[in-house]
Amino acid sequence: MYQQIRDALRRQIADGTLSAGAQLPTEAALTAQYGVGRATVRQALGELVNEGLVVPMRPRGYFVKERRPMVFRPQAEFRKRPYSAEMDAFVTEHSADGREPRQLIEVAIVEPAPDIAKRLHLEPGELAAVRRRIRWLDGEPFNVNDSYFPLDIVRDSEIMRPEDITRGANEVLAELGYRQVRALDELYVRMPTPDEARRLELGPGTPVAYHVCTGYTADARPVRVAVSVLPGDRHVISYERQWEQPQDRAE
Amino acid sequence: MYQQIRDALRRQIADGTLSAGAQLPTEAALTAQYGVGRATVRQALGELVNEGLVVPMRPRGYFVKERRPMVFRPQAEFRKRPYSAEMDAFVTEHSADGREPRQLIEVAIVEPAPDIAKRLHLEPGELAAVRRRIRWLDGEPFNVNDSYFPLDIVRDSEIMRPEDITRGANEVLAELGYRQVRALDELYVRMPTPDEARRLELGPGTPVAYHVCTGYTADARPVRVAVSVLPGDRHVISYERQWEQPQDRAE
DNA sequence: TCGTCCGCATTGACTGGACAATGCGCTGTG
DNA sequence: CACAGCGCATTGTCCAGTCAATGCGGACGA
Repeated sequence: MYQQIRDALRRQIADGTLSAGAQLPTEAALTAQYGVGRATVRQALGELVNEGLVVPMRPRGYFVKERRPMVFRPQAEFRKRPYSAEMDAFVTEHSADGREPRQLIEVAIVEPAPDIAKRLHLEPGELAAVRRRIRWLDGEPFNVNDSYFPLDIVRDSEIMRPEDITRGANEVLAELGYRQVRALDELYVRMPTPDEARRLELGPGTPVAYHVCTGYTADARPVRVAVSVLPGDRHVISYERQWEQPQDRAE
Repeated sequence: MYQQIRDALRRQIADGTLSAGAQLPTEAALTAQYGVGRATVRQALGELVNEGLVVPMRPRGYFVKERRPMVFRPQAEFRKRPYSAEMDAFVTEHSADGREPRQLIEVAIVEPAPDIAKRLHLEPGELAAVRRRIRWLDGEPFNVNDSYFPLDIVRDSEIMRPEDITRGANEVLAELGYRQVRALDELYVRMPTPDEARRLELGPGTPVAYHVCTGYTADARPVRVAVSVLPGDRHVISYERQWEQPQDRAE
C-alpha cells in the first residue's frame, strides 16, 4: 500500500535519516524498491507534499522541505515598553539577521468586501482607502498586509501616499484625531485561495493564517481594519501577556 | 485538463451554484461531461479536497464542506471580565449555544519532548507531569490541550488527578507557591501530523494551529507549558488589546 | 408492520502504460 | 576559455481498465 511507503518516508524524515534539504528516492527507485505501480508511489509522495514535509523540484526530484519561520508580533506596533527577557530571547532566536527585506506599497480607493465593510461600519457603497503591502525577504514573498480606513477620515492625508510611513499609520491616524485605544484581533487558519497561493508563491501543503485586526477609537468607532495573510511555513506568531490578577487561563 | 474541471467546480462553490452541503457531480458524471479519464477527474476533486472546500463521503459522493468555527480565546475563557462591546458581539455571533460539550482528562508522567523540555528549563532525563485533555462538541473532537508541569513542583498535588479542576490548574499552581505573572504565546500554522489527524478526526485539507503557551513566575521560572492543537475548520482565534495601560492586557 | 439481507452506485486503491515539460550537465564548437 | 546546444533523468499529465470497500435503499420474508 501507498500508506506504507508514505509512512516509511515520513519516519526517515522525522528521525533524520533524510535531513532537511536532502533528496528523496526518485519515483522510479521507489517503484522498483516496493514493486508497485508508479501511481501508488505518486500517491504516497503526494500526501507528503500535502503535509508540507516534502517539495517536488521538477525535474530534479523530491526534497525534504526546510522551515525557517520568522516571528510575527501583532503586539509590536502597540507596545513601547521593553519586552521580557523570554520574549527577547525568542525573537533573537528567530531573527531576520542577514536576510534582505523589501516591500511594495500600493494605495487604492475601493468598495471593500462585505466582511471588511461590516467591521468598519460602512454602508454598502461607501468607500474605503486601502494600503496594500507585500513584503519580501530574500526575494521570497513573506506576507501581504492590507489596511483599510474609512475614506472620509484619511482623504488627503499621508496615508494615501504609497510610501513607507516611518512613524506608522496608527500615529498618522492619531494626529488626524482618531487615536485608537482598543483592537479586536481574529485569526483564521485555512488553506490559501488560489489567488493567495499565487501571490505568495505557496507550494501545496502550505496553510495560511488569516489575521484581521480592527482598531477602535475611544468612542468605539472602528477606524482601521488590517488584514494579513501569513504563510504558515514562514511564520511563527508570538505575543506576550501579563497577569493583572491571579487568574485562570484555559482553552 | 484537470485544472479546468477543478476551477469550474471551485467557481460553482464560490458563487453559490453549489451551496454548503450540496453534492457535487459524481466522478462518472464528470468523466462523461468532460470526456476525460477518471484519473483526471480524481485529480481535480483531490485538489479541492486538499483545499478544504470539499469532503468525499464514501461511497455517497463528494459534498461541499460546511464551516462552523467556534471562538477560541487565549485570554481568559472562564473569567467574567469586562470585555468590550465589540468582543461581546463577536463572541455571541460565534457562540456554542446548543452544542453539547464533553471532555476527557488523562494524567501522565513523561520525559517531555525536547522542545517542551527546553521551554520548561528541564535537563534531558528530567520528568514532567502532563495533563492531556481532549474536548468535544456535539460528539466532534474539538481540540486537544496538553499542559506540562515540572514534576517536582506538582507531585502529589491536585494536578496529578485526572479530574476537572474547577478553579483551574493555574490557581493550584499559585497555591503551591508558583504564581504565574507572565506568559509567552507562540502560534504555528501547519498541516496536522498523522497522529493529530487521527485524534481530531481531521479530514484532508484541514490545517491546524499549534499553540504553545509558556507561563512564568515572578522570578522568571517557567512552571507550565500548555500545548494546544486547534483544527482550523473549527476555530477562530480571537483576542482583544488595549493601548498602553499600566498593565498591558495581553493578547 | 418490521426487520433482514442483498444489490448497486460510488469512491478507494492500484496497474501499466504513454507522452509532455523541464532543468542540469556534458559535449562540441567558435 | 566561453558559450550554445543537445541528451537525459525526472516529474507532470493523462488514459483505460480492474478489483475492493462501503453505505443506502429497496426487495423480500416473518
